[in-house]
Amino acid sequence: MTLSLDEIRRRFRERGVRMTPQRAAIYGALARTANHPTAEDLYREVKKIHPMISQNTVYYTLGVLREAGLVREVNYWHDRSRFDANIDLHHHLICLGCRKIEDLMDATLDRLPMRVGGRLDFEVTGHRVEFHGYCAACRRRKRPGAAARRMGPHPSQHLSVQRRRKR
Amino acid sequence: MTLSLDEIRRRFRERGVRMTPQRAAIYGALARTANHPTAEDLYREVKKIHPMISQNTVYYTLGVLREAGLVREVNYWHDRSRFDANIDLHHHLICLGCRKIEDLMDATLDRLPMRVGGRLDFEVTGHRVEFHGYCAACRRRKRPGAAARRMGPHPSQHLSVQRRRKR
DNA sequence: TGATATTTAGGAACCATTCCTATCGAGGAA
DNA sequence: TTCCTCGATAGGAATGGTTCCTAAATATCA
Repeated sequence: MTLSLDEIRRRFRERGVRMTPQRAAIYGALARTANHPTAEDLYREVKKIHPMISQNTVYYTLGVLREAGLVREVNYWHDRSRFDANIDLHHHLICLGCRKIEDLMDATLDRLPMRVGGRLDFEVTGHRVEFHGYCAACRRRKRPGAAARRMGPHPSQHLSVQRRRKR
Repeated sequence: MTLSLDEIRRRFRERGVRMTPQRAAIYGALARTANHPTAEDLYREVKKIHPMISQNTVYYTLGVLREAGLVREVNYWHDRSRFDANIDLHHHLICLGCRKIEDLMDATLDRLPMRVGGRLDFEVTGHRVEFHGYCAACRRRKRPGAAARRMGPHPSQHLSVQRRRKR
């Protein structure tokens, strides 16, 4: 979903976040994609508009937005952090083939804490559900065996063209 | 649960894992604790018996045991990996106060994939459920302000990454 | 027992993220 | 509008868990 600059300004002000061109670009890029980009993905995307921006600024900004509740950070295993401008309660389907992260809305999953929390001497304030498996595209494709666990390079979507482990 | 050397040898053989004193010590130490130790925790523990062991060996061994299915690796946000000799299907309660990870056995949670997998064009091969909140000890104690604040206003929606402790 | 493939230990490398700091600029005050 | 001030930015260095490389040691099997 593409946000207007005014909408971004409004949300920032609402949460007491100072507005800068870099921040608007970072948050705008994040809100524009359905993927769950990494900090580096966002860095590369924003660099098209702000060639001098530093990775540091991206990290710092994402931290600020996270603390302000405008952004969710999604950590998946050993992979680097991924970010999400969708702050509504939802869960994730994680493809072991292409490592795509799809959103999953499910009211039943949202209600899990009440059942579990009442049963144990543990006060539940939040929870996270992840399903691992193979997305539609990867199901059609040949099943990658150990590759999934190794987390090798993967064909990525729109925002990201990434290489980890470049040896 | 303390395992005899023979029991360890049996399990290793069963899974085709070569037996060495270092490996037995690592796996034994992991099976002996209900905590979910990091590689470094295990390194320090095993060093008492094998003073010359290297961190590398611990990492390598944990990798071998993981691939063999004798050990589960539990990645919690950006924290370092934690390991678990309990390979039965179970989930985790993560205390935001003391960072302790408790095991949670729950047949209902185990059955989640069938419902979700049937509903979507996504083949579920595994899943993970984490509950975040406060353990018994931390509930009695004063609610840890700093940690909670670091988590932001809505822990259930955007649990912050806990960075490693300072030097 | 000997052959050989695996494992070990040590050190170097990797790399996402954080830290440090001089300069810049957003936004409130006047 | 103009100034001021404090937070933001950019660049570079540092951090630290993890992985890679390699020679030497050793478990396993014929």
